[in-house]
Amino acid sequence: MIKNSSKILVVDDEQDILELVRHTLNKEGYEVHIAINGQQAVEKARKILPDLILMDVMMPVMDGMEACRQLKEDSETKDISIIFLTARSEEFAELAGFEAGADDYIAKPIRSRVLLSRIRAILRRQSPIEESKTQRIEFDDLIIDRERFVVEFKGQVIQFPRKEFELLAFLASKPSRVFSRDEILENVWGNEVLVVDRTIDVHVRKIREKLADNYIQTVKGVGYKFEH
Amino acid sequence: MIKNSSKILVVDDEQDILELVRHTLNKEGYEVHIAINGQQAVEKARKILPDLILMDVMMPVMDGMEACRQLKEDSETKDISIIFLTARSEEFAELAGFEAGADDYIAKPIRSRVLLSRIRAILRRQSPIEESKTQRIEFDDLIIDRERFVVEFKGQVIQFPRKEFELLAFLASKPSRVFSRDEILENVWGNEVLVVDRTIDVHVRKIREKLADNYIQTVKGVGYKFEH
DNA sequence: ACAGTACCTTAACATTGGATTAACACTAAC
DNA sequence: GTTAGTGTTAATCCAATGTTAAGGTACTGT
Repeated sequence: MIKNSSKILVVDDEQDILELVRHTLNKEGYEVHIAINGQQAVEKARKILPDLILMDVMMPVMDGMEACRQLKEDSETKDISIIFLTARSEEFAELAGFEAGADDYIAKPIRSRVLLSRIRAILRRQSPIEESKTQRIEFDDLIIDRERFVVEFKGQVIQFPRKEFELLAFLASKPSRVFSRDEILENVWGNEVLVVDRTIDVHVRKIREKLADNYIQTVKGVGYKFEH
Repeated sequence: MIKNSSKILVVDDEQDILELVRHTLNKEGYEVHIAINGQQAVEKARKILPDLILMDVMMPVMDGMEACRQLKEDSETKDISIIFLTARSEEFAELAGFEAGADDYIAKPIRSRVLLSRIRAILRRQSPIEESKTQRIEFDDLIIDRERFVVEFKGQVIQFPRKEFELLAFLASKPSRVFSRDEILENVWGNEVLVVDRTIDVHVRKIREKLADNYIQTVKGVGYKFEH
């Protein structure tokens, strides 16, 4: 399982539900934040800017519907997807919820399967990440093909392990530009980096081996760059 | 937001539903037109020639079923896809709806995610790009025959269970292209995915068994791909 | 309705290969 | 010669995948 690291804000006044949902989501690798009423939800949402909000409709202080409206009015938070948690009977809430701008609802009692499936669907829809990355980077003797996840070097198709592939693709995305090891870690490994930067050197070594020492150059004391 | 610009005609006699659907579709960039009964629906459909019609079954003046029949009789409008909106209990309506020529139906209460996903599916199906759902995919030693629902491997006809068949057909529809488990789930299992992604691995195992380990390759940490 | 069967899904355990680290070698600059 | 930075190798670890088997569900035919 690839680290999710999506931030989810869970809002409910019942401790039991909060714990159940928090546990379920944590196990899947999501970063979970909680709030116990609508007012707190709006505040936290503004601060942490979650990717998704799971919110009970019925709550003290400020109910979910009102919180939803406020979030949809604020340009900072208006694009955050909101899923309502509703008791079965509150069909009215479903309709009103959509008018308030909710993206989906889940009927209680909550079953973790359904919960996760809906969450995945929503997050998948809102992050077409892979499409923004170029599918194909081409040079004279080198083609980096994201779609097929292979590298062609002098006409030879070579399978690359994931990290090596992503490292090469990252460097090649800006030829001649030097990247420090920190930049590389942040972009290829992600934010929650737990690796020593010398790891990069080992990967570079393996890439060079596959590409006959072409393309990746060392800039001593600074980092690495891709030259063609 | 990407402009869809597909024209959709929404037909319902309840103001609430009309507003809900209109709002949801507008947000996605569709061009929405409305009608409040079957008769109006037929008139508007002839005038604006929408790409898709969403229509309630139960309506005054002319119900959805009858409107559907009339539209299917007119050569100008007969190719327009129609999705019925039905109350949960009206299972009869579902059946009769298909006979009248509907392409799909959505049970009320309507959830925006389901609504959008069905709409996308229908529109995708009618755009010529999706002609890739070929009836027959052929390689040297492998033929995947959608019509007969069998696979020929080295001249041998092999019966495939549905899921295995669809998984193989999906991967083979874009040879060499790597698909993540999420992509596979979304395309082979459908949008309301309720299965663990490891299920895919088991099916892959069985396909490999039938095809002597050819064709399906693992790309560790990424997904699977079909190679011939 | 019933049994029988094939299929789908899941969980558990086995296996593998990529990722990571540490240790040592090398090089250039001072 | 010393030092800082990088190259290289090999051992280890672990997450991802392979594999099997069991349970449940949906068909099928009677």
